[in-house]
Amino acid sequence: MAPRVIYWFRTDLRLHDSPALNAALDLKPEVLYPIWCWDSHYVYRARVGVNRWQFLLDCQQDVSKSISKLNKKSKLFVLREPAVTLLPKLFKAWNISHLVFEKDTDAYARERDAQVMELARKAGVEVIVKAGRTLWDSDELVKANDGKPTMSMSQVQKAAEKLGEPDKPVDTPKTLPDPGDMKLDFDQTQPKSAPDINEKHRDEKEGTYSAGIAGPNGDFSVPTLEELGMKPATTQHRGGESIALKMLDDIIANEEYTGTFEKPKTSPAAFEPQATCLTSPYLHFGALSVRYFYHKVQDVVEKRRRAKKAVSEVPVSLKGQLLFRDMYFGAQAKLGWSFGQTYNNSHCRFIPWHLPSKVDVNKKLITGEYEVDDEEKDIWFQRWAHGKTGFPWIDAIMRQLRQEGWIHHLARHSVACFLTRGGCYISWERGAEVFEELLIDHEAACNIGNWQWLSCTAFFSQFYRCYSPVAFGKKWDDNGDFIRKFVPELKDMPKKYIYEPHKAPIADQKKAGVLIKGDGEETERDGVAVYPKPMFDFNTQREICMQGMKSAYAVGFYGNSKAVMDGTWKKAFDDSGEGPTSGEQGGPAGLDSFEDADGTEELITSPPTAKRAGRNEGSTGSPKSTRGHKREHSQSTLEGSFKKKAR
DNA sequence: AACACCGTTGTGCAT
DNA sequence: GATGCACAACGGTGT
Repeated sequence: MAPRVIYWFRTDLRLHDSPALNAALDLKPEVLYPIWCWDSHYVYRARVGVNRWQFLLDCQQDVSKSISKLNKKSKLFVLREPAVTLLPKLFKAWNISHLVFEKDTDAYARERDAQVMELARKAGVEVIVKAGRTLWDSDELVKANDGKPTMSMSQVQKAAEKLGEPDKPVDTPKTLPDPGDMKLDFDQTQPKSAPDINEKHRDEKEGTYSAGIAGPNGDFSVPTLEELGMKPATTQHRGGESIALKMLDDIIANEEYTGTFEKPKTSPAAFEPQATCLTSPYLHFGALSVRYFYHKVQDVVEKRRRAKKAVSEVPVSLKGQLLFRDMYFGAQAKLGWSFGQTYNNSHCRFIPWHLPSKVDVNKKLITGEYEVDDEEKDIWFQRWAHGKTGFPWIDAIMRQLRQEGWIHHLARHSVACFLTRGGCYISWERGAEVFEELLIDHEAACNIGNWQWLSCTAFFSQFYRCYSPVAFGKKWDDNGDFIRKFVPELKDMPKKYIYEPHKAPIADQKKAGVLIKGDGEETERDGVAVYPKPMFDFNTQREICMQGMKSAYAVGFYGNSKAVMDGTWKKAFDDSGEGPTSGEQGGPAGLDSFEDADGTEELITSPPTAKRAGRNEGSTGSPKSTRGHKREHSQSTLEGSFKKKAR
């Protein structure tokens, strides 16, 4: 019998350089079904804001069109049911012989795919999996690194040396087989919708499952944001393989840019156009092949080398950027779920951050909620997340993130340092969650890795190198054009005060049409714009954080240290120091025994779920002020702690 | 074993 | 404006 193949698209929404798709075609199938299984984890459990949804739908639409160009009977058939329940029914209904997909090493995807592979085995369906999401198969990279997670660039380079150059791109298919008939002689299994972590993004009820497996028109079309019950996207960035390939052509055509790219020399304040090439969201959804990108870049670099022209080198070069991506994938591939949290993470330093994750000690996983050890810190967190800290550079970045879904890498550094070790002393896990929700290029491995990097809990440790929310921005954008764009209430503030508007005399404030007062709740008074005062004195907080980091490093716990695992870590920290260091409950080893509210099991076991303990659920609302707060679980004040430490 | 050197992307001041 | 240094000092790697 000629093979009857399901090609399962996931984060590989492209036709070019797809080893997995080509492997499916190499089977010379009688029929090939290009399908997408509508995943409830992505709809309800992962943090996905409107902008990344839009980007995904763009990518799906585009690849569907490209498939139809090769065979007008075919397209991307979107089936509205999760893979684990749907695929076994399809195997039968469509008389499938082979299932083919691209390898995914994300912790969640590994569990899902293991279940799918077991179900395929039981159904007598052969499974073919090909790596194509990274330069090297992440498991092979780990193996070449003595079986250890790749935690530094030098380790990646050494391991890569053993593996040789990444595979050359494979050809784009010129034809595609017909799909078979789309018989659905079975019922849809509707996934559990609660808890719905993305509820705050919805105007209407989520409705992608309610119209049945084939959707409202019965044609397996790509869903819309309206069907998801979501407001329109606010980003101008659009997804799809077609755009990605054109972008890459433009990058490569500029040989000097490609050959001499140095990341630290690109400006985080540049917009329209931004200073870096913005290929990351396309890499995330697989609309752009990373290996194709790599070899295109290397061709240019080699050509320039032969011509004795200047070229940049790893790690600052474009190749270096792609190597970092593989590094984070390698770390995640080895560490699994624990990579995404402090608790039980063998390679993440333990710091007694504020707003630590709650932990289910039985599953050894964070629950998705966090402990509010100090009400003031939760307010700081909300103000940070909504761009109302009173530090214009930080607020401009956070507003660009919320509006456009993409910010420059150094901008990410600046706000991440500010939230964690260089300002608020709040857990990197809180920041990672906000980025997960808002970034169109959110890649779990890279996001988690970079948050650990910036918080000096893994990959990087020089915590005394601290970004200033004033000086760092000024270095790139003395006039504050970036602030004027994204914090428009400050657009007429004199250059002298644009990074520190609270220092502007009232007369200058009035002239600029903005009053600097309050805590971010008030945005206007008597027709005049209001911008908040800084939520703390930066130099004071910086010093508190430095001392906190120094003592936490001296204690030397990691996420899997016994004292962290059993909650006794508090004994090792001074109650007068920074962070939640007293009380019986709370903290990353808060020993929160977590159970599903209704006691039912998820289809996929134990992804960190969607509940959150924070007071401010709204993504667009303004943070609420709580005056006269008190520290709930700690006995000392910030000021007291600072004074004591400073002696 | 002890030590030097390096690490994608700090700040603030002096020269 | 460019460059160099102190700041106070991290872990990994290599000699």
